[in-house]
Amino acid sequence: MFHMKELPNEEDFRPLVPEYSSLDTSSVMLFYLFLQVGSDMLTAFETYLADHGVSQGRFIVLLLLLRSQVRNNGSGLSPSELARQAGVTRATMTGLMKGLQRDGLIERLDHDGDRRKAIVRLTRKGKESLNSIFPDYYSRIADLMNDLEDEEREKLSMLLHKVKNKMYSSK
Amino acid sequence: MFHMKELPNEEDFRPLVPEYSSLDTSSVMLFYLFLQVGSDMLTAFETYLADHGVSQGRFIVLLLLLRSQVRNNGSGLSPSELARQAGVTRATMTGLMKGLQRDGLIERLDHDGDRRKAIVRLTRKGKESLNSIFPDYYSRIADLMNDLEDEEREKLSMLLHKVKNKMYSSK
DNA sequence: TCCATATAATTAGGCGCCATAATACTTTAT
DNA sequence: ATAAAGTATTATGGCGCCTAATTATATGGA
Repeated sequence: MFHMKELPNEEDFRPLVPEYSSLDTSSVMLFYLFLQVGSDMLTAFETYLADHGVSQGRFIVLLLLLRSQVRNNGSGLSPSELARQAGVTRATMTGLMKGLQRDGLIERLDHDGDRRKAIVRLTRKGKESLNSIFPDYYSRIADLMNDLEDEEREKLSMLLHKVKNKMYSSK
Repeated sequence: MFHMKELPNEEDFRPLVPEYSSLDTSSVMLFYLFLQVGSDMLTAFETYLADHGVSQGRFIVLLLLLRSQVRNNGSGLSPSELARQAGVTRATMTGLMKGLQRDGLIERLDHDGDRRKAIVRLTRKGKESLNSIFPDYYSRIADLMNDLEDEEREKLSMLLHKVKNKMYSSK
């Protein structure tokens, strides 16, 4: 998590410019601004989710399960696939699921054809939990973006994709 | 930390739209895209920093100390002030400093006029550590933003500020 | 002058997230 | 039939963050 109450300004970088030829002040300021806004957004929503009894990690698992169930009529996902989609190791996913299962938000079934696998699904309680979160969650997001015109949203989306593509190509 | 390998698309939201009147698909997609790019950026730089032996949290402390020393000629900051600027509790800052001091990157002095306070400063080793990180760090950031024209950077900065302002005003 | 209050720093204890390594089991491919 | 690959779990540990309690110091009135 990135946090820095007051971002550095042009002057803060001035003494460093002669020292570091790779330092491009406008890039760095944009970078920090980006991280700051992203982090603050994340923190705000983490807090909101915590009030509803779920962490970010758990919430993402619930979202992935909901999507899977909406997409292909309730088939569910394996822990392995969940781990892949959530970008964590399987061991980490085991831990997340333990908590979700303890709280009754998900259920685990045996996979029919492959006995190595499990199938994870939202329980009724899990769906209800999402149902209780969503209205306000969506409304907060809508509020957040409310000041952006349609074309500004498209522009922002385009710029974000540009940075995203750069990231994946250069690593 | 937010992670979701494949972001939801328009279709994933379609079944939810009738159910949630507050759901504005374009807002939510933008929101997720934002968080995804921000998180991936953060993760990439966290990994880079870890290779240099510092965590994000520690790096920020080092940055804050450097800035303070450049700004007012080496006076240093109190742990309390560092905590405020870094947006963590004092207890958390104590922990961060314990590690930084163990590794010899910072030093703690007694405050002259107020014996409750300490003064934290970068050591030579701490400065050297930043020196070893910066060239490549700055160059990565410059690379990342390299595909953006000057006016695109300004536009992005403006849009980020718009979201940022919205965040602070509505909470 | 002394007390209440505020501030500074730390410690103790805990939670969440995440990782690696080791283990056990099942499936698959040759 | 056996080796290789995949699935899931446990054990262990690190990091960052929190709250609550403790200790020390400073300060502003009554």
